[in-house]
Amino acid sequence: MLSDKKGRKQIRQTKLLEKIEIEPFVTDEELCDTFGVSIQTIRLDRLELGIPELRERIKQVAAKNYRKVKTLGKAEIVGELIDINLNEDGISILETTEDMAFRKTKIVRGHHIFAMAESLAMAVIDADVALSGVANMKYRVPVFAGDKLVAKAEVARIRGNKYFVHVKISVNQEQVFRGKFILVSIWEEEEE
Amino acid sequence: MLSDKKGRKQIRQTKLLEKIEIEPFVTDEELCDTFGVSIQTIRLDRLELGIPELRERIKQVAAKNYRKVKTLGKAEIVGELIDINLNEDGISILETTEDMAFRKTKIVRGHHIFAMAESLAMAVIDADVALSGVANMKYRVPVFAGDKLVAKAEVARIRGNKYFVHVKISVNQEQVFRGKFILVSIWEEEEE
DNA sequence: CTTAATATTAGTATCAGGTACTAAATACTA
DNA sequence: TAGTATTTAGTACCTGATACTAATATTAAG
Repeated sequence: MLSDKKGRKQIRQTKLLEKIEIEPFVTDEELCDTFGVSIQTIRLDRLELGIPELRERIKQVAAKNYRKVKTLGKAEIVGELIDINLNEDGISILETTEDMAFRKTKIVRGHHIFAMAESLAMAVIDADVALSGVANMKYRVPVFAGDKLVAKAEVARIRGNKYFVHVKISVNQEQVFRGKFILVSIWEEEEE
Repeated sequence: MLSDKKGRKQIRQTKLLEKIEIEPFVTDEELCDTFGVSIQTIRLDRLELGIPELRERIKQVAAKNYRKVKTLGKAEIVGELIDINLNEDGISILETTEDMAFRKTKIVRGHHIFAMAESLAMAVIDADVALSGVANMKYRVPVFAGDKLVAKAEVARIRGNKYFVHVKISVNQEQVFRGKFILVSIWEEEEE
């Protein structure tokens, strides 16, 4: 039959997939050493399995993370700002994805929700630089990967360079988070 | 003199640096088009400027972010666990870096601190999967890039599958954060 | 204007890490 | 033992380079 004794080809290819999965920066030459076969065999295997060549793999890793880092770098705002009235209120949305969540439970890690709230709070403040001084907050129910979060921020009070901002996040009208952020704008001696 | 009229070589090389900085995935061939010179000139320029070849650049981007993503992927625990007594208490440390902070102020973004606290709280619980149900917390003073954070977690109470964990984070004995985490272990019907 | 220095272009050989293809040797299996 | 599957071998070719040599432009100075 086909894989009655699960020929070593099958075994090798399975291992090959794993190997390249966890260590994508490996040449065919190195692979043919570790598997004790000729380089042609490795190449046939890659061909059959549809695994691209080393350089292509490197490129993919680079490209993927180049994007990721870019969006992470400008993660001055987490989520998408859809409405804002400076010093008054603002709304942002965030489509949660699998990689924000625990693999097993698909529950979104809390700090993503926190980051969304924090950054929206900062965005509504009409000051170039603000910092979260004190926050007092509640998590309600867990958020699952794929949930679309809607955050609403309201500036409750402004006292000197202190801003009191309330943020509520909900999924389908159901509140999953609320918090009060106290932000401090800092333009004390830092001229510019 | 040397750069009296700032020869076009200088200009080209300056632009070349910028170009490759913002768009590292570009071949010499494309470059010689955009600059209207021969490919050899581009290569001489790269040689003089110490810019590595395309593949090397791709590799660097890939490698850098591969590390980053890996540590981000297994960010099930943020910081380094240095002591733990399951269901009792635990200590972790985290060396903050520039890329956790706002560029201008060097103030560490709140969600990193939150993530550290959250993950330590989870780590001290002797259950495979826990989730933050409700948290009530205070930020004290800002944390600056380079500060070494020490987080201490204590399990205050266990009631059924609910765990009440207090986490305090400090820099040089000075408390910068405290929070109470309510974690829920979920082994309802998910066997294994 | 001529000459020397500088900048640019051309061309060749070589490399890594492959693809694509053909052909031969080995192993397995019915 | 024939027939098929698997593995090796070998060649030509590809891209995006390096390393090197040599020729040609361009520019500046005497």
